[in-house]
Amino acid sequence: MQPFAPAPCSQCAHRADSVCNAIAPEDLDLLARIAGTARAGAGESIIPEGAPAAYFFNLTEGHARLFKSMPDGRRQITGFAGPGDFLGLAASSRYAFGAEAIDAVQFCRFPRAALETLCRDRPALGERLLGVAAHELAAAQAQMLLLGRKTAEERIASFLIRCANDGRPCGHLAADVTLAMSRTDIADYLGLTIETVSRTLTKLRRQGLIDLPEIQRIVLTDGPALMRLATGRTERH
Amino acid sequence: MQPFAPAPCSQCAHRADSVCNAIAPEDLDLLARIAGTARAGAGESIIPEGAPAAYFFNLTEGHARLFKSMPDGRRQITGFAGPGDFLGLAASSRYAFGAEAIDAVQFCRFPRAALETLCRDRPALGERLLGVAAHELAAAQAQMLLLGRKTAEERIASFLIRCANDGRPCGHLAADVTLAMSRTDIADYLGLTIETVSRTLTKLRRQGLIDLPEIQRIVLTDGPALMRLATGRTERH
DNA sequence: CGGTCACTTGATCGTCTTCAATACCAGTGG
DNA sequence: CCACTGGTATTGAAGACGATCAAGTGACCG
Repeated sequence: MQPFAPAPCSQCAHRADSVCNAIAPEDLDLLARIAGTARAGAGESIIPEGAPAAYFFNLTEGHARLFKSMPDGRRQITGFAGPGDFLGLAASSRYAFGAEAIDAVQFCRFPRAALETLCRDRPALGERLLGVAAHELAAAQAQMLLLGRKTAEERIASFLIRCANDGRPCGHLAADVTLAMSRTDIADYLGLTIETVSRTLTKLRRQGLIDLPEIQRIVLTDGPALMRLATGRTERH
Repeated sequence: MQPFAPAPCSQCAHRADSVCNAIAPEDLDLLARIAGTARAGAGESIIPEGAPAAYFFNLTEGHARLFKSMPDGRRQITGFAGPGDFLGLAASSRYAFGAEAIDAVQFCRFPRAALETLCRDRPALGERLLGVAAHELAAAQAQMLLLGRKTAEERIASFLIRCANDGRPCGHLAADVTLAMSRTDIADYLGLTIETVSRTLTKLRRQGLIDLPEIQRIVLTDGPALMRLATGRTERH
């Protein structure tokens, strides 16, 4: 991970997508004054699991995985982050999770105390953060339903729908999905093994619901059927 | 569910435990002005799943389960709430979950818009809500690890530890736990069936880790061993 | 080419589920 | 007092889904 440099908030391409849009353009220097930017290469750690929670982070380029792990190596990925995503809410004195770069990432960080102070001056920022937290909580609950009650097929379908719906209004699916993460990451996100992920993908391909032209690309040939699978509106076995 | 009555915030016994403690005593009438209280009997719905999210809630007596469900009846309990717990954060325009009373409950509710306005005037309240959200997010991530990666035995152990640690400083376990919820609720919380919950409890009893003197009461005879199981520090099978 | 790495496919195994029977308890009425 | 009922929990036997173990494929790269 490279050392932190001053953040050029006023030139940030992802300001519109991120929590920073709660700050008026003329106040951006307040933000830039407390922010720093850095980069990390694929596989590098951004937040070590259980580290003292001194900063919030904002991803500006690339993708990251958030995870919790167990002493014997079992790992659960709790979410993925892309450009514009805010990290670090799920923390008290220490981060309840870890974060690693999936590909080359760029991000900025804010000292927690400084950002909390800024929230007092700019209430819109606090409201924005609460909105982000509410959104993440709802996503976490959906993921709990997936992990606790859905079959492998339903998990994969849910995952694909989620990817295809990313950054679009609800229900408007992309025709195809380019995955940033490996099969191992998908497995650890869905509570499965890589073998089951692989097998289930080929099963869906044989059923004509998807196509796998390249290893990182998935074409949704039958979005509605996938959606039915994902929500459990299909008879099981 | 009984109709809503005015809230006597200044006499509330659970104010100290709840988000309402962010409001100074002399400003409590601001809170009382927007709040209403109601009761619900065991099994009754407090928040219908997917209903328009017009209110926040605060439980003052009894216990509730929060859940998400699927069209064929599969259900995942995402959490339990007790006196002092705040409900309704995981919502945008509609609640992402439902809430039902486990036993007789009493609660108050606040119109979202009014509470958001109050947050502007009293920044401490907004900070408190963000803190609650952060705490719930961390709990949700821990639950994802449980649901995605832990064995039945580890799930039950984690659950018992969680119950015994409820409302205490981390690591200080109660010697015994009185469960408010049924085996079905436990199963739906842990992503198991009632049969597996029952079998695993008797297994832990035979191993000498717990005792089951009454159906709703569990004595932790070997807390440290349970803790090792819960965190995965025990060799599997 | 030989090597590695990620993914896929196959065969077998085990954990948890499913289906079914039984136990237990509180409430009701004979 | 005891039989009957309904709900909840426990226990048993059989089965299925996904995990594990193992081999094979293909891409990339030195």
